Amino acid sequence: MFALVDCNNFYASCERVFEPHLVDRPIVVLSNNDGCVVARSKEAKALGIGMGVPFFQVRDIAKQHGVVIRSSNYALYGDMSERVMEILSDSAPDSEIYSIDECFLGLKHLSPEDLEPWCRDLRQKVQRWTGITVSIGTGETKTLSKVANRIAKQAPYADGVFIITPKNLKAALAITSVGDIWGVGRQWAKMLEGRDIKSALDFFHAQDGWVKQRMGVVGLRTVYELRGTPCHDLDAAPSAKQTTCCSRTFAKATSNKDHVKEAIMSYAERAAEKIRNADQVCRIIKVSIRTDRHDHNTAPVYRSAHEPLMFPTGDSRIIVAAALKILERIWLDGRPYRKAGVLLLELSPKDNIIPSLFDDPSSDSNPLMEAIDHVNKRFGRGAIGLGLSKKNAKWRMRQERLSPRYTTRWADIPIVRM
DNA sequence: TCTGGGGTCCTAGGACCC
DNA sequence: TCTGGGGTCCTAGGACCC
Repeated sequence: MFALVDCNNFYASCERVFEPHLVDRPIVVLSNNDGCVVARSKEAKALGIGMGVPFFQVRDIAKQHGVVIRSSNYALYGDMSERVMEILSDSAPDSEIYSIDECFLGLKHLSPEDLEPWCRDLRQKVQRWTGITVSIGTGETKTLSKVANRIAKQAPYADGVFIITPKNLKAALAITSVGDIWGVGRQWAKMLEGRDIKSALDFFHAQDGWVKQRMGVVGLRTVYELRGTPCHDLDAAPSAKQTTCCSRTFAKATSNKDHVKEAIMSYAERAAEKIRNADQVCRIIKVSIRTDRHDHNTAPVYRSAHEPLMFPTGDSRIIVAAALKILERIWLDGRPYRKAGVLLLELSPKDNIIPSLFDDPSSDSNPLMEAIDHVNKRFGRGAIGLGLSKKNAKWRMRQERLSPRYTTRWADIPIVRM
């Protein structure tokens, strides 16, 4: 038996934990650059504010109804997530953290009749200890636990917990749209609906051969999972990343090469920091720059190139230098660039590096990088770095409504007055 | 004025090998 | 007249997830 625990309106809920006066008020959290809506409280959903819509399209509605707007505060959400996940993994024999706000649990230790009371207890515990409300769904496969979770969240009678049993399975699938199934995205939903496969139950009854032909083994696995045959195991120790990326949209388009250079430097440095944090090194660096996809007045430009390093490294200096070299190759003058990114590929564990004949022994820069990482951990990201980091540079993203980092920054810790 | 960021997996097709 | 069979590796593109 699998459970999926999902935090309700996670980012919006995190904002509320430290600002209780926001409870019952509509809240919207925006993506980087304050661009799109990425989280909504239930009051904001009720106003018809959609997920992922560009904020400017709902600005008027938001203003009219006094919606509270926040820039995304990943320092806060990441820390709150860790608190929730710790409780969850301590509560079940097996667990897999699936995303910042979701966790699968393996529940083979529970008998069918214990399932629901156990879930209700867990839900209460998380609520009490962190202030975050979760919904819990269970089923015989991960996909079914996802289906159950939706019902737990949406159906008033479920009150946050829903257990799929052999008895209620078909009813549960019948009230789930095919596009709401885990693993069925927009394209496939459209294709399936065109074939009159509209609910999860319709999909349950689809012909294996046809599914395989149209959707490959991925689609077939999803159907099997709906039927109760597990195809996805719990992955307790997710494997190391294969790629790591840092990319950002600029607050405003720029054709100023120095600005783009600065941006690339800081993204490369951030990406390098990420892989060092995972005890990894990279062998290939890719840099890309592009114009605004939404601006139809200028010709779209997307330029990218990659380059192998002489030997794998996690050293910011080498990675930044390589990234800047690639930028020189792809740069075209006079284009309004809006987004840039640095991608690190062919990651491998740092300890496994086999030094090549030509490695420079002095290239062992770990002590320096360790010192940098240490300082930044203690004094905050960006406290120390390469070159001149211009904190208020024009390319830097917009975050006009950022809440304090209540749990990760000394200066932002809430003050209690007695 | 204004539209995010970071990943994974699978497949098809081409180059190349014997 | 007429041109094999079997395999690997790499890449780009397309689907998906949050």
